[in-house]
This record gives sequence, structure tokens and C-alpha cells, in this order.
Amino acid sequence: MANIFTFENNNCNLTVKNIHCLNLDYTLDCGQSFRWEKNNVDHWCAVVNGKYAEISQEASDTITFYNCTKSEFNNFWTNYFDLNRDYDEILNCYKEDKYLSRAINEYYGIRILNQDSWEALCSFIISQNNNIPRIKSIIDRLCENYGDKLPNGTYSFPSAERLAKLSPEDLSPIRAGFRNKYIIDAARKVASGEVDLEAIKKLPLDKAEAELLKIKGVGPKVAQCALLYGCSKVDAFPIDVWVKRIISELYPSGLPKCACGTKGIAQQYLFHWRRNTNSI
DNA sequence: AACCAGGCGCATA
DNA sequence: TATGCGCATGGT
Repeated sequence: MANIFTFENNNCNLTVKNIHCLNLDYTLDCGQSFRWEKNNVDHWCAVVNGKYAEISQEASDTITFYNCTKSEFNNFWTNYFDLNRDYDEILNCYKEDKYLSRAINEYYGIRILNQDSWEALCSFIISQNNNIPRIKSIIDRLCENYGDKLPNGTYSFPSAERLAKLSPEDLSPIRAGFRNKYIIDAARKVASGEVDLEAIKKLPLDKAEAELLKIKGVGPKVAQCALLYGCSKVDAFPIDVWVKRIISELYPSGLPKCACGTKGIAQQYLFHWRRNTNSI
């Protein structure tokens, strides 16, 4: 069933009701995005596409966007949270599978975000052989050093064009180690158009991956993450250590066919479930 | 004090 | 094609 939203304006804030299958706590803290943090009043905050955003969830179907207009919601946030995709229909199909069924029962409301393609690519280059707290702190330092300062003192994610002018040595303050040269190679190829992220969004999955593999430090895992989280490819399927465990333990002959076409969504539920529940 | 972290590039066979 | 190691850094 499609979302038919209802809106309430309070001062500059917009409360949206009748949102289906979106749990902010799960969605913003499940390893797909690294910039969202909860503030002192338990609202989720981040700089998203160059603007500071603050949101909170009052009920399972009710979310308030602070300092946000209805047109900003319609033109940006519906796509960011992928609200036009019918998750209930997708997840309903997963119920025929034993483990997917458990994962969606426990973590109903995870959605795959449509993040900025460059930010997603760069963030998952940083993620390799790394843990989530440190990924976040490296990205924070990258933004503080090379992003634009916003009026409230936060920083935007630096553009590929900005980083393309730097050398790997220039990135030493962010302490990303051996990943510095990968970030710069990605920035240069994206800024020059040698790797065209907008074109990649329109390519089939395999061709899109091949384009991203032109970048030093981008292998299959990072490429699939960039495609899933930044290029709206819901069938992209990043295989990290956790998903590798899930496959070998539960799906030695592959994911069930109910996940066909949305393997990235299934992956996200299984990943979160395996990391947090740790029982079969 | 070793070991690990949402991997990848490179060398070796 | 398939393994194994080094890579920077910080947390446990």
C-alpha cells in the first residue's frame, strides 16, 4: 500500500504522518550511513546534502522534520528515505524464508537510504578493514578539514572536486592511513568524469560495478556498498565478514528467491540481525 | 599484548 | 584462479 502522507506544520517544523515501515533508530544506526547522531534531546541530526538536518520519530508512522518545508520533504526526504518504495510488499515476501522472517520481525523499519553517491562511495572506501566508530571519526575529520562550515558550526561532506585538488599527504590530519591515496584517486576520477556517478546510476549492476572498480582501493565490497547506498541499486549485495558468516551458516546455496531483485534490502536486515542478535 | 575492524592490491604459484 | 600478506590506526 502506497504512503499517503498527512502533514502538520508547527512553526518551522513539519510533522509527517502515515509513513510506512521506517524506524529511524534502526535505519540511521545500521552501518549504512556514518554521519547521523542523536543530540541531547534524542533527535537524529546530520549534515545531509550540504544542509543541517534534525528529525525525530514520535510514533511508528510519525516523524518530525525540524526547520523543514513541505516541499523540502517532498523533493528531498521522500527520496532519501526511499518512501515511494513499498517496503511492506517486499518484506511480506520475505516471510516465506525462516531467517529473513525472523530478521524482519525483530528489525522491521530498516530502510535502505538513497544517500549522495559521492559521499557513499568515499565513506565506504574509508570503511575498508575498519570499524564503525573509527570510520565515523575519520569522516568527521574529513568534513571538518575539507567540508564547508555551516552556520551552526557543523560541516558538509567535502565534494570530489575539492578533494581532487589535494594529495594523499594532505589528508594526513584525518588519519585514514593507507586509505588516503584511495580517497584521492576516487576524488580525481569522479571530479574529472572518468568515473561518472550519475551515469552509473543508470547502468545495470554489473556494468556499474565495473566502472567503480576503476578506482584504486575500490573492490567488489566497496563498489556494491556505493551502488546500494548511493546509486539506488536495491539489488546490490555487499559481502562483508558478517554477510559471509550469514551465507556460510544459513544460506550455503545462496539467498532465497524471495530476495531476488532486492538482495540489498535482505542483506541489510540479515546484517543487522546477525550483528545484534547473534543467535540462530 | 595480541587481535580485530562492513577490504583491497600485489606477489607468488 | 587461488591463496597469503602488508597496509595505518585505534579500540578491546
